[in-house]
Amino acid sequence: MYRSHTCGELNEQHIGQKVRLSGWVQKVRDKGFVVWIDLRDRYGITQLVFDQERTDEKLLEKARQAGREFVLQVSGEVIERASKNPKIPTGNIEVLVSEINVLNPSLTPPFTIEDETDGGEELRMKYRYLDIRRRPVKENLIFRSRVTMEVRKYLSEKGFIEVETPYLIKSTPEGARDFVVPSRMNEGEFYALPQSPQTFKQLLMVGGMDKYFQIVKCFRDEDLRADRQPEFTQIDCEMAFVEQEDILQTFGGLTLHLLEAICGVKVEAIPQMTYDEAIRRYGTDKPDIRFGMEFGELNEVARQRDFRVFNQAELVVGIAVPGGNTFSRKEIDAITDWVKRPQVGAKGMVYVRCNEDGSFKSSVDKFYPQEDLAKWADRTGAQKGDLILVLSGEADPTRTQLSMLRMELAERLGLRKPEEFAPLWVVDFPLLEFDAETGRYHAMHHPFTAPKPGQLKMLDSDPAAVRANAYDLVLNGNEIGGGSIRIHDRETQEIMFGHLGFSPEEARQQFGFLMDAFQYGAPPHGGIAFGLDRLVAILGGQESIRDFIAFPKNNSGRDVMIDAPAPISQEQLEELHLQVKK
RNA sequence: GGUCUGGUAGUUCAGCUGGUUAGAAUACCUGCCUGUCACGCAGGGGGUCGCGGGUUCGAGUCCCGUCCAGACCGCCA
Repeated sequence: MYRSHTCGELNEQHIGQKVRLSGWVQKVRDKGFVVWIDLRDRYGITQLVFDQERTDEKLLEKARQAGREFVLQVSGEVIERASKNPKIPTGNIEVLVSEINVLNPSLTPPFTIEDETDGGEELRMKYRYLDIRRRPVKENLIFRSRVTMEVRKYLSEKGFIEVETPYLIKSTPEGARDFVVPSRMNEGEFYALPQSPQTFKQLLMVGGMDKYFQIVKCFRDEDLRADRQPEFTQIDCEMAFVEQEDILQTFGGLTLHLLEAICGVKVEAIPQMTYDEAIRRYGTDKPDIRFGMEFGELNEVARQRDFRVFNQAELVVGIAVPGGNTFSRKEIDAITDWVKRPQVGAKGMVYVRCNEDGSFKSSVDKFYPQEDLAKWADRTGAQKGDLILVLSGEADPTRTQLSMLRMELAERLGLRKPEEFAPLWVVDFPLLEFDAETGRYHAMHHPFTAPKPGQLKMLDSDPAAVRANAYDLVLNGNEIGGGSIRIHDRETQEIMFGHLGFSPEEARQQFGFLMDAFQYGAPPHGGIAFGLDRLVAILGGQESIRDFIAFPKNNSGRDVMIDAPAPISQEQLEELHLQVKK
């Protein structure tokens, strides 16, 4: 028996008991007459004690020689501490050791295994197995497990079946680049790893599975970002015989359940907002509605004077920064510089100070009298003491820029409180999106998304105006899930592919299996997929998704621990009928 | 594919307009210490300044190239 208890559970009630513990050496404190060892495992830390009076000389010497991260097994008696440590749950007791067994020594670890480590990102990734011993990383993985457990519990109770779909599938040119796997048995042919199990879950609906979910890895061979991994996990869901409202109810319910069960936050209901409204009020399709600062459009009240910048702009739009009048001129200049950075891309910024006496002081006083500025304040909802910031230009980019500014200021003002949660359904997304590069429309969600009833004909006349039965679930300004009601008949699917620039042959070759299936009694269906990595990070109130993945990849898609990817042998290449270009 | 930032002790970093023997903290090792828990005190070891080339009497420092890492843009239906 390696242990009778864990290192996190002993307390006053165990005093006098003989116990056996196993764990890692967090710290040896050698005070000469007495030696303490902090022994750590997944559950906590227990202090071991050895001293000249009560401990055998040989045993004391052995304790002195234990180094950081040695794996020890000890037996001894739980005793009350002479001086207690209120900071840890086991702080009232210690174990007077009578037997020590070094199960495995350790090299000195390259960084400290503590809550606040001295190790940099790269080093921690290279020795991720040591990083995982640290409490913050460990807690994150445990947190993730709790979330997936709750998801499985909730969906299972609602009658969902978890079905595994294949990882070796077929490459399709739509969307992201595929990771590709050469087939040894089929010369010159390749599998692709799924970007999502989309078509399979639809086929499960045709197969009558009715309510499906899967917690599943998905793969995309695109360049990475801090919050983007080449392999990531989705909670993939699909239901048959449902309308959009059924899906929103079911998975809104899942979200509310997670918020309560995991975060202890009770949210009554999830509001809905159309895509158009989200863009108009917040400049983005994933607004953070935990705080206000809604957009006020100023076209009618800002384009009647001699200020050419506004007069020539397609859109003049502003936000009121609560309490922003306290910003110094220097701070406002810094904000102006911020919006002019290439990442934001605004040309300039106009500000209006709303003074406590009801007067206004703006950077465009030369052009606008007080009564004009009062109208701006009215449109943006600015109160006395606020600061109105105004951007202008082409409508879409200007909204995006102001949205970025809104988020940045909210961050600076501490309005994005991590313990607060505000979910939101954004609905009625456009079906298609114009791609200026190819001069073509492509599916905003994916090509299997159904247009709003009765709008199929509009694809010919006004494709950009067609709305889809597509929806996103937004949490605190992050898209955590998205889905749609699907097309379930062959004819509509063929029309869609046609509008997306597929020839009938291409459509048949790539998705013939799906359109065939639609001819055999496909039920109406729809679904949603949640990005689990991000969802877990947000529920945990943290920014980085990497900290919630046990073994993440770095910026260049490398696993620096196992050093992958790596070349393969000539023999392997030949078996796969491959040749690597030098 | 592009832009920017960084690479100096095991680790995290400092090192100014080029100038003698490259520092700090922490980690590590040795000794001391009668209740520590970020223990304390004294001492010690530890460096191809990412790599290659150039400028210079002299390069951690300036220039060019290259590799690696990070952030962002493109990309991510």
